[in-house]
Amino acid sequence: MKPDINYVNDVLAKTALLAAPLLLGCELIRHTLDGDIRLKIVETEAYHQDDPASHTYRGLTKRTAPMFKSGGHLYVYFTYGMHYCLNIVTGQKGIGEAVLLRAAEPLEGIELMEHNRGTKNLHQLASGPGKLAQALGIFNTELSGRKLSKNSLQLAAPQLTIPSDDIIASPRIGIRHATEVPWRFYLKGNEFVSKYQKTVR
DNA sequence: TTCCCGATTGTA
DNA sequence: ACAATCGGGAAC
Repeated sequence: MKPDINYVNDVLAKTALLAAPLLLGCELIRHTLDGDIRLKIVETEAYHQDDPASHTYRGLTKRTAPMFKSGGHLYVYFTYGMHYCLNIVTGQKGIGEAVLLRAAEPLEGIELMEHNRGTKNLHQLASGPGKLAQALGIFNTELSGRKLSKNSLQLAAPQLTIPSDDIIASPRIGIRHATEVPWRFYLKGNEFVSKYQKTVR
């Protein structure tokens, strides 16, 4: 059964905490000159402005301004001196929250993603936030602050409804604060979910 | 203007 | 277990 056509808009209007599990199963589509890239989101994390682990915890800055935009905008940040991470902003304008896309299952444009990633290992193409952005060909913060669109990145509703039993909530990865709250969501048993990282110093 | 460190990844 | 690598942002 095909989900409602307004699924995506409805999800993006919600708070990050509510939207994060609902983005699982949604498809990311990027049109490039060499063809389309399409992936299914399998792992997400929610960040909001009263959250010590969030970039917006200490208020609006030039970098995090996109997170304060309305749902449907993009937030891309650069981290560890070498990786880009892609977020989808949710909720209303003025509230700094977003959903980090942590992992996705390659569906289309595999060769393009292999080229972007420099590996042919299917399970390594987008099984982590840095990898996911790289697979999509995101090598700078150009998309940060832009809206989802055909020219940037598109988001489509799940092909099939995701049973709520298939969604697992767990602590977020790689953060130092608020390590206990289960705001990471992933599809149970999915092979393209990121490998759990070791403890943070 | 300095300095610490991160919503990570790949390699040893 | 650890290096790579650099910009954001708090502190000085």
